[in-house]
Parts: sequence; structure tokens; C-alpha cells
Amino acid sequence: MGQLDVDDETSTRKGPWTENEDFQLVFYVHMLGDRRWDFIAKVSGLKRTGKSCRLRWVNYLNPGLKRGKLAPHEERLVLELHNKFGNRWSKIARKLPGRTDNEIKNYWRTHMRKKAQENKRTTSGSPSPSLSLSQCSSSSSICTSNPTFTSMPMIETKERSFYDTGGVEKITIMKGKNNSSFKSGATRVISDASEEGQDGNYWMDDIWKDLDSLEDDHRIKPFFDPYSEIAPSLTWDSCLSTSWTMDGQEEFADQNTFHLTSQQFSSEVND
DNA sequence: AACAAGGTCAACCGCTAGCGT
DNA sequence: AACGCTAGCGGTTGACCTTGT
Repeated sequence: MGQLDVDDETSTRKGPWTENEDFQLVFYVHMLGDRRWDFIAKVSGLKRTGKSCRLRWVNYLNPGLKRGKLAPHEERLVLELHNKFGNRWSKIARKLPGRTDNEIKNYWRTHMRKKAQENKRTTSGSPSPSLSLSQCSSSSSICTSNPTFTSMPMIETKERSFYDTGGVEKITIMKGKNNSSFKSGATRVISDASEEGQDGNYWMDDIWKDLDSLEDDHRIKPFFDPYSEIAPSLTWDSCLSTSWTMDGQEEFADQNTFHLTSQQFSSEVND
């Protein structure tokens, strides 16, 4: 991973998402809704699989997502829910609004590894078996039935979480070393307000702001509220009556990917 | 300052459930 | 019932970041 693979015209791209790709994806999801990912991947011109697009949206671009460390009550909830559901990450995530299964999975993995190491240390020499990470992550029954685990104390973090500080949520997409590509894989939440506005930082808010202004400038309106849980289905009539050419958006002009005329769209639909 | 070790998390892969035909 | 397609899920990987020495 890490390499931005795209072998030829037809092959799909892999690796970290760029800022422009993010913008494109947000735009098309805004227009088409967060379904039909293969279709979105196709019409958007992104050299990504539908699967990849979905993942990027679900785990990163979705405006409903929370960022930053899990709050203490969320951590507690994850523990409780994992006791209940095991490794059903998506099920657990549904109980934690704004959190993704991937996030929770990563959290669990990190903290269980830590916990397993602590256990190893504290129980070394003790006859009682310590709980290994593999046991925990692969079998919920072991975790739930293990008294040392169920009575596991809350992990108190020394750092103040985003929720504790009440700070403004900020996400940075850091530029790669050569400054030509963004390492979206290196996206980080910055809690220090002094970082704001530094070169190379790009806030998700900016994407949404840009999108808003784009809509104002070019009279492109979403056909539904993208923030609502159930997006009404898009009618083809409404799509076809709209010219999607984004003239004036020089940033995308050189990519030739952020253009979709009604004719092009029509041919896609008829395929 | 330089390096190593450990931590974090985005993104990939393989599998499967659900749905339509 | 069988098949194909799509979306979603869980496990895993590896690049980048942070912290310790």
C-alpha cells in the first residue's frame, strides 16, 4: 500500500485518495446518493472501484462522521457492546452515531493489544492464563466469558479528547513529500488550534463549503438532502435535464474527469 | 540529532448476505 | 432453484506518525 497505482488508462487506482478525488466523490455522492457505488465510480471518472468509493465515503467523507478520539462514554459503550455482540463491528458502530465500524475495529485492536500486553506483564509468573489479542479479536465468547476481561477497568486516557476540549473539529489532508500528491492515508485530526490555516492543511469543512459555493455558482443543486438517512431515489429525468459540465472549475479542467454532460450521462444510463 | 519501537488508521482483500431475474 | 450482481462486513496490511532511548 502507499503507492498510488494506476498502470494505464483502464486500470483502477489504488492507494491513498487525493484531495481532488475526494472532492469528486463528494460531488457525485451529493448528486446521486450513497448507493450504486459502481455507477458512481463509473460516471465520476474516478479510476476507483465502487467498493473503494463506498469505503472512502463511509469511513472518511461522510459528513455525519465524528472525528477524533473516542469519548470516555463511547469507549465504555464499545466495551459493553463488544461484550454483547462480539466482533460485529458494524452492529456496534450503529450504536455509536458518527463512528464507523473501521474506527471501532481499529480502536478495539489497538486497545486490546495494549490490554493484552498489560495482562502479560501483570500476570507473568501467575498461573492464570493471560488473555491474548488473538483470542479477543477472533472469538467474542472467550472475551465475554473471561472474568478478567468483563471486569476490565475503563482505560483512562491522559490526553483530553476532542469532546473534552469542545474544540472545533478539524481534519487535515497533508501533502505528500513531493507536494504534488496528497497522502489522504495520512489524514490526521489536529487538536491544536494553532495549526489552523497552515499551508498544506485542507479541512473537510472546506470541501463542503466549496461544494456549497459550487452549487450557488453553477446552479447545481442536489436532488435530495444528502444528510438525510434515506435519500429519495434520483429520477433520471431530473438528471438528464441538467448539464453537469463544471466550466470555470479550472482545478478539475485539466483532469478531464469532473465533466459529465447530459449526453455522456445519458449514454452511461443506456449502457 | 538519529534511530528504533510502538501506535494509529486508511485502505485493501476475500467472503457473504440480499436482491432481482 | 440457480445464477449474477451489488453492497456490506470483518480481517489484515502497511505507510505514516509519535514517543522513547
